[in-house]
Amino acid sequence: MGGIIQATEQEAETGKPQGTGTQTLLRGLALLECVAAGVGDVKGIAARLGTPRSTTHRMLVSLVAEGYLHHIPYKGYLLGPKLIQLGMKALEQRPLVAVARPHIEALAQATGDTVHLGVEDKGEVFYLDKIPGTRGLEMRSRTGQRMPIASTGLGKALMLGMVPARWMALHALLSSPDAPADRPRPADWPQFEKQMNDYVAQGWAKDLEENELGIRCVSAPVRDGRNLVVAAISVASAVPYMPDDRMATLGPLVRATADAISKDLGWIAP
Amino acid sequence: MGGIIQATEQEAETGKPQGTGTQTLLRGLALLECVAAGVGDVKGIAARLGTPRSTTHRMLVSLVAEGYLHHIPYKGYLLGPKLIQLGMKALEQRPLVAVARPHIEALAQATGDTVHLGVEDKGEVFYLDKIPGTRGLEMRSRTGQRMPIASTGLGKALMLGMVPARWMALHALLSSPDAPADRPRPADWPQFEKQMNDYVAQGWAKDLEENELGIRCVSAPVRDGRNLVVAAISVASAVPYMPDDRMATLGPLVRATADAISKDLGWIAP
DNA sequence: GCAAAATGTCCCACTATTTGGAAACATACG
DNA sequence: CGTATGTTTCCAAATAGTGGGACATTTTGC
Repeated sequence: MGGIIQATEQEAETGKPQGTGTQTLLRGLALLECVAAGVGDVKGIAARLGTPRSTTHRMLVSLVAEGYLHHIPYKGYLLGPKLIQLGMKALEQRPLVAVARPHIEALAQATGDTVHLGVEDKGEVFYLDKIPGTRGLEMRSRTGQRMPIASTGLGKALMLGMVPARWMALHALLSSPDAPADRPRPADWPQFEKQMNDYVAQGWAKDLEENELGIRCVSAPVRDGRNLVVAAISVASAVPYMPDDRMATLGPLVRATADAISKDLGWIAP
Repeated sequence: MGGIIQATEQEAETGKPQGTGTQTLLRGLALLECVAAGVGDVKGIAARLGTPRSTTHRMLVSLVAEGYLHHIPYKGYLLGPKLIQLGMKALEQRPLVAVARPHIEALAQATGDTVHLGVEDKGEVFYLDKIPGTRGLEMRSRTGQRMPIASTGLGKALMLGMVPARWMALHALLSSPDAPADRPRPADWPQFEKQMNDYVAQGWAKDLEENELGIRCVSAPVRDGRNLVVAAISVASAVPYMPDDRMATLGPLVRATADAISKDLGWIAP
């Protein structure tokens, strides 16, 4: 074997500096994500993971045996039922979802619009729950999805609990050149900061088509017993349903709902 | 009786006879299920998996780093956001057709009749798949075709998962004057409602030439991980092959097949 | 407040576990 | 009917994982 061995070639892409000590497990998880991304053929998976066919196949068999993957012989691999099961369980386990449910359901009914519940996770907004609106219009958002913080209503509500120093960093993320063009351009920093300060003062935030054209929303932060912002809720709808005066009316209502959830989490109003 | 086979002495418990060759991966997955079961403390997990603290902790760190677990220091571990993400992805990624195929093929072979798979789409039944019967008679139905919900076997199975309020609307569609005359007249509402309630009670539905003269069928709903009706299957044949007593026999069989598909979709029997 | 009990974190020599090349066989596709 | 891709098994080599232990940190019970 006189070849030059390209020992580790996986430090470039996603940046995984952690050389932890559970290679097989990590590879298996990467495999799951690979299938989640739509790569369902052995060859593609092997190529993407950088593992030989033999090794790849061994993991595939194990994952199928455990129900994490679904196998259609000579066709490909798909995410399996066990993942659906665990996903549902994960939602239940999070006390936040269970606690917030009745409140956001009431809010959805009162407003007729789509209501979201989300938390911050790794610098993004993570959608934990969604109650569809009754106006028949469809929203692209989905439970389990991720979105930028600084452009979404939920995200800005989360930012109300952060120090202004982080505002700038999060805002910069969206202004950077690698931000995809399919999203409306964010306001420039001075204006953005001014808006944020207004939101802090009133205790709720707005999203004026900054994440998706045609969609406006009103949001407010949820706090826990330590008075830290742990989540946010938002009411979203199409622009025609969200004129300025309605947003002004909705604001306090959304905030009241968020506060009610907060109280259920042990928060005490100052 | 001679020949008491004590094949393997440890496949009694969880039933994992396969000692495959991916120990670390399997352990990690077992760990996830352990947390899913509500065991969130290191000691408990280690005890349950039979791994030393050191090893357990190493896996926990990796799983947390990858987002499969959520960690609250000195409090415990919960299923993480990645699992929510993958679970949702699994739900949408699953092509019903592929999952249902083997089951409906088996059903077609067992009955000798035409088997259909369909979903609701825009207020109609949309045929996703069809296995032709072996009796030589041709059925007009085709994959990709649309039919009214309230007059087809598939449709009525789909209706088993709807609130009765929608039954009336769907029934009304067929009774309206603009319903073409090439279709048999539907039963009047009180009778229709009574039938539907019977179908709900037994878990499967019938179509007595209501969609096409001379064709009868037996159908049952397919549910997903959230216990929502996402599809339906039906066994259809010409009247001479479908006397009342055979339909009564077929009902439970069709329902069992539908349930088997449901389980593959993550559904758990109540 | 303090001490006991758990948990989080790191180290390292040993070896069981995983690796991956290869080759045979099955199935799909054109 | 041939080629490409997927499925399965084998096995020697060595890498990757193991688990015991020590120590820092935090919670909990008293």
